[in-house]
Amino acid sequence: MPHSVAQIVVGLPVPGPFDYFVPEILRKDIRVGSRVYVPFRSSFCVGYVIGLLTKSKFPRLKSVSAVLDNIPTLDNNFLKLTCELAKYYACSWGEGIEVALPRVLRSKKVVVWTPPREIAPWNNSQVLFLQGSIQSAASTIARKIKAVFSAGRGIVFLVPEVGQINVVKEFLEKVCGVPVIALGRALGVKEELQSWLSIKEGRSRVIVGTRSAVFTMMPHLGLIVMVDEENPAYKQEPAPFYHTREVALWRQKYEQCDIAFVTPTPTAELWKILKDRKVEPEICSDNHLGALQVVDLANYKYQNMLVSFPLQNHIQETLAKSGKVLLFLNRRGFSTLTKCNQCGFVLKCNRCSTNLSYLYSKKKLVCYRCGSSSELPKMCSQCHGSYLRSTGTGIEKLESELVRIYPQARVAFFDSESKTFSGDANLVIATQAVMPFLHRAAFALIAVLDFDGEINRVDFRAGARVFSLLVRLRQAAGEKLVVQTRNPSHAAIQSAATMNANQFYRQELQIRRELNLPPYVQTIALAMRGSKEEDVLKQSQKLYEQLNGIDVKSFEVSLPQPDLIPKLRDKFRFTILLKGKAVKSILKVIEPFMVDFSKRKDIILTIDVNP
DNA sequence: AGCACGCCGACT
DNA sequence: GTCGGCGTGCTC
Repeated sequence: MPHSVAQIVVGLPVPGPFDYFVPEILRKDIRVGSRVYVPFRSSFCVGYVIGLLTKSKFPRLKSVSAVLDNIPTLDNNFLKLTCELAKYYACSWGEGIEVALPRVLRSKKVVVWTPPREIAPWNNSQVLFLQGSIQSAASTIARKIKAVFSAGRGIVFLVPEVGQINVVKEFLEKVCGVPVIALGRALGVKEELQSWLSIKEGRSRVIVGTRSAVFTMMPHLGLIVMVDEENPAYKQEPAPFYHTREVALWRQKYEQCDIAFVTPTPTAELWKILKDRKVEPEICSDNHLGALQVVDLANYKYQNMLVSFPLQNHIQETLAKSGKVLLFLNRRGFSTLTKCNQCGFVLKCNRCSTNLSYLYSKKKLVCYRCGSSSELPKMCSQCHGSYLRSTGTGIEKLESELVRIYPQARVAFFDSESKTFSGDANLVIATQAVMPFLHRAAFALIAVLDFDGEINRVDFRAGARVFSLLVRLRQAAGEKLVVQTRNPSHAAIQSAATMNANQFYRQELQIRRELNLPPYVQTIALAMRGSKEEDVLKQSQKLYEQLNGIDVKSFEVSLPQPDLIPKLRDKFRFTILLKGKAVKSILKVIEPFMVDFSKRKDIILTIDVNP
């Protein structure tokens, strides 16, 4: 009597798989890859069949309640991919499946679909690296896409941010001459199911989307395109913390399809992968490149201004020619703090270890970390004076400087809140949020005001990030990119000046190797959070002792460190960093301790692989 | 995760 | 004597 038992995993942090009895009437429908509805503990949930057996070693089996697909929805490659994802990112197989599945299919909704036509096999599995911006690589990508599309294969096109979806969608529709499906926005249940069916049944063969689109169930997948791989948005935020690049490369392996990375400045991690695989970059140079001009602030040390004299002159010239100017400032420069001018008391969020900012547009105090907002108090809670003032550490000073020097200029701001260019502004102050919109902006002059603030971060990826920033700003600048710094000899500036990416990555990888940093080692962050600071610290120290006490171990353990933001949403946070040769071997050794730790319900532990 | 079982403190 | 705290363990 075959197939009377199904091995099933569920989307919960439990190992599984669990054996279930398959009633006679369901046996003709159930397959490996079927979504099912099963009784689990005292209630019911959706499960995924990962194996079929004739008998089980468990004496008392519960029965499968229903099979939710007419044809198994999860194909073999999808199961292999999610299994690998789960092992690598330390979650259960079921959780791995659910992070990869569209929302509708994680529910008990019954899905009926018809399989697409079979087509001739096609075993291309090339890795391509188009080194250039998406604009400069457009014709090369278009050729590649046309070839894959006309061979009857499907295309998955990945972009880092939702804002980029529409322009890419239009591009793909022009190239392929068919409607293209956009994924990544939160769709309604009905719409999401329609899109899924259209792809799964082979009616739509071209899609564009953000990171989760890497899992798109595209039959006969021929090509994955990943644009701007260095964008941190490709790293999934809530657990499991997968990186889209990693998943895309696994997927390419299983589907035997082509993969193309399109970026002028990949991460050092991807650069090394491509070099190890002997992938030759295809250089797609931009026909346009702004001149790079470095202002060494050491020469203007008595000038206590955010805009140096040379930059003032460049701005003056540009405005005189009715050109537009973009001044680039990091988040820190934008942040404001609200304090009492009488006693110096600074208003802080009572849930986080951050200062509150005053948002002029909403006339509210906001915390950028937890998003809470409140009214500005009439008086100071410490001295009861009425001198609460909100001051920008950089932005307000900058604005007043600009208004004074260029009274005729029309100044505007662009940040993650505003996210739009106000029509006739010719002097725009912007954060990183402006990057995806830059190609449309046509600024003659772009200036990085605080380069040193960009590099002086604890993050070891700061150098690579800044190199990427400078290269992209040079490409976006109509005439000139000015960088103000006290480190004019910084490798990122030097390499951006000559546009020598080879040189930059060679140096960067050498530093990473010498300092024992990724990609030469792999890291795992064990992040712990809880309401009582001393408990979290005590438990994290205990975990440190345990991990450090393992006699034969293939990794280093750091002491628990308070996070950059030690308190967030009323939770205190500490992290232990593990560093070793291979993720899998580290996970194998630490697993029993993780299981032990997760029993403490007052402290939440999350495992972030390659943070 | 979510729920049941189980063994020690302050109460009608 | 009980109600209920949350530590521990399981989910086929």
